[in-house]
Amino acid sequence: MKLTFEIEKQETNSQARLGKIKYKDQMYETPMFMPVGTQATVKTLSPEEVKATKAGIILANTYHLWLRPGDDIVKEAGGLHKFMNYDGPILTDSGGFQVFSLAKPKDITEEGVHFKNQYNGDALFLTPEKSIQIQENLGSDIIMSFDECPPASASYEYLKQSVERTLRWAKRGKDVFTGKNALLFGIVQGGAYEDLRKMSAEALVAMDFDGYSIGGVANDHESKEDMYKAFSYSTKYLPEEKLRYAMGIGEPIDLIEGVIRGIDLFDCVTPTRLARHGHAFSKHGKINLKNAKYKRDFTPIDETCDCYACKHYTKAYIKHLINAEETFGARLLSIHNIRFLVHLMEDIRDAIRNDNLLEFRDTFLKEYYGE
RNA sequence: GGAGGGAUAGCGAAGUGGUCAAACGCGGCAGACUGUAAAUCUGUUCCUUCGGGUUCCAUGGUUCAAAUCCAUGUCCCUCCA
Repeated sequence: MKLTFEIEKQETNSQARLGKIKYKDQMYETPMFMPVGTQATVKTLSPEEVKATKAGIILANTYHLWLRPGDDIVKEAGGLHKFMNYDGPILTDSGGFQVFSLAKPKDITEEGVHFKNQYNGDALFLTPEKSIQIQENLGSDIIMSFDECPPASASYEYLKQSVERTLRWAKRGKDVFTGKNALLFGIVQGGAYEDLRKMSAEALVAMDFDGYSIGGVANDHESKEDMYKAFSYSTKYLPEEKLRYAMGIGEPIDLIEGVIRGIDLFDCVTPTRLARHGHAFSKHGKINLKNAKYKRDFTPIDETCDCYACKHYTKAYIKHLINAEETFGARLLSIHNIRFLVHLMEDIRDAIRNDNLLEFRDTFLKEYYGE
């Protein structure tokens, strides 16, 4: 029932690894990109459409589902898989990101985090224990420890005390985790500071989690250099045989650089959010279909893309749908954008097989960013 | 035939003597978006050689000053016959 992970190959020129996740009778390859379905749905898409992009694991969110409809209701429904009709693996975020996006510094205490229910104003209190229990109620396959996700550019002093508290939270969460049907991941924090990432990673490894996440990245317009340092300084102190997951990473080049630094899993709202905002990934960079120049462009977003949107529809048509605020436009672009990132991961895996990931990166940079 | 009301930038709509090139909304054009408070948010939208120039149905007038007041005309709406 529990998902398992196995490394198949280590790339010779980088930290990149090729791996296999087994789940029920299904097999998924890593490195992998995971689409986000915060509210138990990948926005605008049916589970069949998500699967057609060849995405494997999807995300859902503890905080959002706790508030609505309530983890008790999801549990009563038979768990998230049954509730949302998705039989692939589901990873749940712990609500840690909401500590970053919703809570104010004064709301964060040693015991847990105070939130205000966005729907009815009620006072809410989320703790490390509560987060794990909610995720178990949801029936998640990969559970995240409850962490504080501080801005990447927070001061060293702040990051240090935050990392230490997040470690205490990780321990508390692990203590109540039943370990029955899911994996539990610890989350490495510490900004771009090697000593903090090291402390965080080593302490988590000592607690022996099933996998390790890298958090606190790409959340404060920090430099790419800092982001990649956070990757390197984290994976450097993590065990080879366990899954490593960079939370919230979805910019194409960041996926490649992450894999190069030994990361296996990535998730991001980018493909679906950009889709709803009218943007599409393409071989030659991101394009904005709202732009007037696509009004009479009767070619697909990408001639070589095998997704449903590219096989059947033109830029002009999708542009029309986006301009007319027809939901089908957002749906087609979500399908395309997810497929684009999933396909990028397929190419990355091929490059690892051929031991030429670094060349692949350089070629990609030229084609996508024109660098 | 009579009595009222109205005409403002691409559209809708504020403004009723100076601080008005004219609020706001829509539409248009562009930008942002990385563990989703995001189908959201931001900028821009008369012309310009950035000095300025030409606007608020039209024409004439009052005034130092008019989108705003007066006269006439044109068109639109409502009511009465």
